[in-house]
Amino acid sequence: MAAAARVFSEKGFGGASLEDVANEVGMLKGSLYNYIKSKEDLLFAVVRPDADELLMKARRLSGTDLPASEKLRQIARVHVEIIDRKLPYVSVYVQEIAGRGISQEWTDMDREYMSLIEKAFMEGVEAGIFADDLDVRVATRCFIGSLNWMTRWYEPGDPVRARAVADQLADVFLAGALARSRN
Amino acid sequence: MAAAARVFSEKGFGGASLEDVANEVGMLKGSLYNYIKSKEDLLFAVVRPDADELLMKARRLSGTDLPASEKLRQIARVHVEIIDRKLPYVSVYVQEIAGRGISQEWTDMDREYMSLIEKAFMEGVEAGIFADDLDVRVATRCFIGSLNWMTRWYEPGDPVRARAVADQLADVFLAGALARSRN
Amino acid sequence: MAAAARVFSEKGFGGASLEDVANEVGMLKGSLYNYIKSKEDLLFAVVRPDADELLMKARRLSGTDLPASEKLRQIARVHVEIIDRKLPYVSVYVQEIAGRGISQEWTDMDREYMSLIEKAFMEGVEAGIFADDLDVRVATRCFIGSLNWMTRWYEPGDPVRARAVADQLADVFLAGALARSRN
Amino acid sequence: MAAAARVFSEKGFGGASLEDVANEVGMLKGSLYNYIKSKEDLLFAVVRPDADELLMKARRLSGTDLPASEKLRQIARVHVEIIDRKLPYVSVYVQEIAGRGISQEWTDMDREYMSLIEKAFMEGVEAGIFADDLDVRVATRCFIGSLNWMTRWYEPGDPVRARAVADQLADVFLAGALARSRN
DNA sequence: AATGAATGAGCGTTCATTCAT
DNA sequence: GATGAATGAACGCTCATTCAT
Repeated sequence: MAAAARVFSEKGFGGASLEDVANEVGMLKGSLYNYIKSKEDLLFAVVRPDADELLMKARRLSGTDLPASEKLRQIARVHVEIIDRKLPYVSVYVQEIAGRGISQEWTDMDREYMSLIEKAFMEGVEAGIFADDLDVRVATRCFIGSLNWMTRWYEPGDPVRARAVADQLADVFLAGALARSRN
Repeated sequence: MAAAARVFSEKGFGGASLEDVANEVGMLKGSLYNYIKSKEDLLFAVVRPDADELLMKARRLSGTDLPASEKLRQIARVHVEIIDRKLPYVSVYVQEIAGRGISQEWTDMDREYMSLIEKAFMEGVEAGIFADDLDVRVATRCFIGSLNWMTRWYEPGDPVRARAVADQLADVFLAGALARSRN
Repeated sequence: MAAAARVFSEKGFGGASLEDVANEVGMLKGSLYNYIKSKEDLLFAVVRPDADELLMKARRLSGTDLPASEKLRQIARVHVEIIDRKLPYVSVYVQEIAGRGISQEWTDMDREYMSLIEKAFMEGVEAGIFADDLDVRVATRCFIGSLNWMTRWYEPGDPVRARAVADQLADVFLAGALARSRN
Repeated sequence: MAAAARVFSEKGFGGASLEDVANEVGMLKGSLYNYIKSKEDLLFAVVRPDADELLMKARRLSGTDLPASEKLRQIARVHVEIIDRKLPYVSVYVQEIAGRGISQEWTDMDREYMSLIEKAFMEGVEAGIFADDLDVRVATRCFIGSLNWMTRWYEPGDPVRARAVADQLADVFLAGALARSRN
């Protein structure tokens, strides 16, 4: 599983051969079929647990009565924390599955995750703590894009930094770059 | 070229065969070799002009003495405008080249574009118009991630909307979601 | 085509590899795909023309107003003549397709051929020239079985002998082994 | 054994995997090797007992002083009876072994069975009860072909019908289809 | 006697690439 | 400039067989 995640994230799902995966674990490609039913199967098996975990945590946060800004911050933390811990897995998800209409099931997961974030943005607007001319759809997609893009630059293995990055990301989306006139 | 962009963006570079491309343009795959030297060649040819254009426009804007916030807004506009006009090409770039270390040349382009944006953020901080605790590296990468992620959700063909989306994106990154206390 | 017929008839369709076929014609197995779409495709292409020919000739004979015994004799001649001329092709048909429910189309062909022969037997019974206690279904199937079994013992390449064998086969089915009391 | 017969007769020897066989009997393919030495071994084991039985019974009948026509009738009965009782086994024999030169041993069995029948035909001719222009070789092969072809159409499990079919088959080969002028 | 895991060879198929015409 | 045919390597997958447990 970990080998597959590594190989898929390096070469892409299409570009990686099962022989590559098998070599990583020191067996022949045919032997993999004692564990998987097909290459696609392996892809889904690699990617599903963390996708499930993230969605579940986001659901839980969404159900909370935290203020919108706090919800978004926490979601960012959770998301980055998974990236930090399981980067190859998440990379594979982002590159091979997210936003591609692979199957109804995956499309539904994608959409639900997005709509949880969108709801947080909307709650913020409705509560008056977010600007009322905020374009919620665009903000949501940029928020997610920023998180997913981390798979292309974040260097994992440092939970403290993960937390810091998540907070900075949240700061940008909440307060923006401009200096606040505090008076 | 356009055919290749379409095919590569739909099926991915690895997943598309030269026969697919040839079919799109009504010839046999062998005949493509009258125009290209290799499949990889074709990939670069598809992607280069718009990458060049975007980089050049960003360079020009960066050299301006516009305020940092305006530079970022304009870069966003230019970037989104190209996405709107050439989505398949940009998609291929984002999925197959950006942030993968394909070659020194492409890595350099990537890096330069990123550093132009990072410079704008830094100028803003130095000029005091951006918050002085802004994490410039993170902000830059999120900015770019948000733009690149648009290739996964933006529906092209509407320059007016492209402009609007770019502005909303810039608004988020500049002012954030929180309502400003205007006084 | 001829190479495939030879190889399939020697090793069986399942036991033969496309590499075997390719070797017979001096190319690599991949090159076969310039001519066929799949291995199954090749099987059908090998087998169809003669199957069609035999069915058409049988239809024509069936439509005639020859006496039943003559119809059967002529069908036997036509059938054996094709075996003599195209043994490998017919062998493949008999071993891989006949009576196996490969597809509706082939099942229909099989059934039609059989029913043409059955009809001849029935005509003979109705006309009173065949014994009225003849079991038409069994006779038909034995007739066809005898012809198809020839693919396992007949040595082709001698049209004169083919004709003789067909006549002897017809004699057996018409007059049987017993000596007629000629009076 | 029965499982193997079923599987081989359904999918063919080449098309069936040992895993198919193992599944039928509720174990894993590896475990089969506690009972067999190889896949081919299994094939022979499946097929041998009934082949032996049929040959032995045919030998015994051949040694009798029954008239030729009665010998043939009895052989047909025995043959069809085995088909009725053990269709999958016989199917495998007919499709995978009969008339293919698998090994000397099997070829010998085939040949002996055929020559027993041929001898009966010859006896009939010599005794003057069969037509003296009967082509014994062809008649023999058609007789066997008719019997073997039954594996493709006969529906087993009804000994009474088996007996009837055998008799009808014998009637065809002895008396033919033509109505006898009884006088 | 059975399991689960591994092997190694082979197969059907795809595809980038070449090249004579 | 295009075609059609060929190549050679790779790939996903299957399977008979082996073997330690």
